[in-house]
Amino acid sequence: MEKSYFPFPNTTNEEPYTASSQPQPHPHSSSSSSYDQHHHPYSSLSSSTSTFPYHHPAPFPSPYLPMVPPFAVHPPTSQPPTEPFWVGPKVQHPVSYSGQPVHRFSGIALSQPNYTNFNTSTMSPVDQERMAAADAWTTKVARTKRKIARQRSLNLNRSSEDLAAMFPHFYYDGVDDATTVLSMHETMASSAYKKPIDPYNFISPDNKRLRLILKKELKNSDVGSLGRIVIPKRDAEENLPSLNAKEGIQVVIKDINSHQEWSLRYKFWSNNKSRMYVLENTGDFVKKNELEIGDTVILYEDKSHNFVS
DNA sequence: GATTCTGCATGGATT
DNA sequence: CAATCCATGCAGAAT
Repeated sequence: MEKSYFPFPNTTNEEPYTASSQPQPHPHSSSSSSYDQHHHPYSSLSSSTSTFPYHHPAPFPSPYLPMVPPFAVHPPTSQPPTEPFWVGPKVQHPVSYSGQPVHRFSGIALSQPNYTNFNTSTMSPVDQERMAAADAWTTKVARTKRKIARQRSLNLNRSSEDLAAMFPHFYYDGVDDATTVLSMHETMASSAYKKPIDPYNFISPDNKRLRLILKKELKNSDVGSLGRIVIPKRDAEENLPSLNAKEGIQVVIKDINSHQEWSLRYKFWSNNKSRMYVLENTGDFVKKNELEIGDTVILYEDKSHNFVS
C-alpha cells in the first residue's frame, strides 16, 4: 500500500442521498459485562439523528479544504513507487475491508504519512514530481481560501461556522476548485438547502463513494512489536460493527491499488467499566507500509455493503 | 528458562 | 474537578 494519497470531497452526485443508503445501526446484544448490559452508547446517537445523521460539521475539520496536502514523501524514496502513483486532488488511496465471520462489507483504508522535514534535493525524480504536484495543490488551496474569504465578506463577515449554526442543514457543496460556502441568500434559495450531507463524501480512484470510518495517528504502541493498533472508542462504536464478544470479528482490509488484503482482528478489551477497541495482527500491515509514529491510518467504507459470509 | 503473546491495569491527558 | 479515554506497563499464559 502506498501511503501518500489524500481523500477529496466527492464531486459527483450519481448516487443521491437516501435514507436507505445510510449505514445501518448494528444490533447489540447483552453479554456478561456491566458495560454490555447497557444500551450501546452510540446507537442512540445514530438513531436519534437518523433523519440527518451527518449534519455540519462533517467529520472533517473543514469540508471545503483538505487537511493535508495530497502528497507524501515520508520518507522520500529513491525507488519509484511500486504502484502507479498520481499526485493530485482527484486521487487517493482506497482500501476496502470486510468483516468476518458475521458479514463482509467493503470499504477502504488509507495510511497517511507524517509530514516531517525532508530534503528535496535528495528526492528521486518521482518524489520531486510529487512535490511539484503538491505545490500546485498548495496554490489551489490558497485560491480556494481567498474565494471563501470573499464569500464570507459578502456574508456580512459571518463565518461558515456561524452560518452553519444558524442553518443546521446548511449544505456545503464540495466541488473541487469551485468549492463554495454559499451565502445565506444562496443557501436558502438553493435546492440543496436542507439536503442532508451525504456521508460518502470522498471518492476513490475508481470512483467509489467513500465514507470515513476512522482516523488514527499512530503511537509508539501502535507501530511496536505487539502488532496491534488501538482504535478510538467513539469511532469504533459509531462506525464499526458492534462487538458482542471479546473475541471480536475478523476484518479484511483491502488495498484497492495493490489489491492486497490484510486480515486483522477487531476486538475489544474490558477497561474499567468501558472498553478499549483494538485491531490485532497489524504488524505486517505496519511493516509493509513502513508506518511510523505520527503517521496516520484512515479507514474508509464504500457503499457496497457486500454481506457475504 | 527465554521469548512471545494476550488481555487487564494503571495513570496521565483530555473532556 | 470528576469522568472518561487511551497509551503503555506488566503479569500470567502460551510457545
